[in-house]
Amino acid sequence: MSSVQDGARWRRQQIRAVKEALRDLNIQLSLLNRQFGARVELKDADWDCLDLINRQGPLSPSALARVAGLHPATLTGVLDRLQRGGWIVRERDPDATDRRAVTVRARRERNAELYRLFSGMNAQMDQLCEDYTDAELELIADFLRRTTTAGNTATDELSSG
Amino acid sequence: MSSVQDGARWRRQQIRAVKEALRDLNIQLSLLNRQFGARVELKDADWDCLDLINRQGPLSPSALARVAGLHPATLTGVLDRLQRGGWIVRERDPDATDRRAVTVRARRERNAELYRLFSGMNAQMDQLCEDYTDAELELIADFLRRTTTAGNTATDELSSG
DNA sequence: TGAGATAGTATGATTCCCATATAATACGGC
DNA sequence: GCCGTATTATATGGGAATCATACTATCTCA
Repeated sequence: MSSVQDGARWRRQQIRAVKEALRDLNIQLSLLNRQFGARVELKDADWDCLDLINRQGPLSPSALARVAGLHPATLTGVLDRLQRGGWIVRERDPDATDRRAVTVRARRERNAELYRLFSGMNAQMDQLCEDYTDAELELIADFLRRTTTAGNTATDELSSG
Repeated sequence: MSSVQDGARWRRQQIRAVKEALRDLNIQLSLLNRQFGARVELKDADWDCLDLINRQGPLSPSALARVAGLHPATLTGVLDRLQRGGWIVRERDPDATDRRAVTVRARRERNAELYRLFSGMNAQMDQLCEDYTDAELELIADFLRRTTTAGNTATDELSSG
């Protein structure tokens, strides 16, 4: 009886530990992002947008503004800077269904410069992963993906609610 | 022989999957942070600093500037805004060894407002954690903590190197 | 005691953010 | 097909943020 309660208590602590660790990781990755951005003369929001463009593929400024949580006019400035720095191109597809539409595309040939920034963190993650079995890595990757989904939902709730 | 190679290949893919998931999570949490900040009228950097003050305990402006990667003068502006908003207090310890020193302390009585913002994400994480055993949760928390340490090291390397 | 380092903040030029306005295009009802 | 409205991307201007520099007060150490 007491052991059952102890078990429940232990479990709550475990869940709490996971959430705290996640929050600490969140802060640390934010700081790491800022250092990344500083290395290529990009503001926080600029860096976020470049990352989104790189990973979510070519997309329109309005869609990017929505997902990044930025004012459309602010995003124009962000894109101006990214384009001036040669990180992206704005394309106007001639045979697009909507002739107002602009497509923002990352210049892949410059991605090597970005990956170089990641190399330190990358090497450390490789080493860290060595300590886990295949099954454990799969478990971790799945947890991370599900957490991302949860974060996405929470973000939407906050931005719309 | 071939199966050994396949196993190694599979493993590389697993590691890659973990890193990609982590990167996606990084972006998503950045966006979530921006929404949090927007809800309490705080800029990205302001929110980061408030979070650091809350979690790393009372600390000096210079230490905060270092860890947050901000210019000292910029941090003065950040602290001004946080203080004006009533989120922190600047204290001048009378019997401190260094009389120049200022201590920045979070006003804990306002933390409830912050936790309310987290409630959505918090509830989702609770639910997500239900799918894991105690041992799995421990594994995950440990992985997250070690990743935070790795991020910390990578941040230091970038900011000093 | 004095030279130099350090903590925190003020100052001013530059840059950024964002509410609003504008131009071009799309869409829905009639 | 035509007109009112919505939407996309960007320009404009006023207010705010950023950061190099300077400044004051204090500490350290010789």
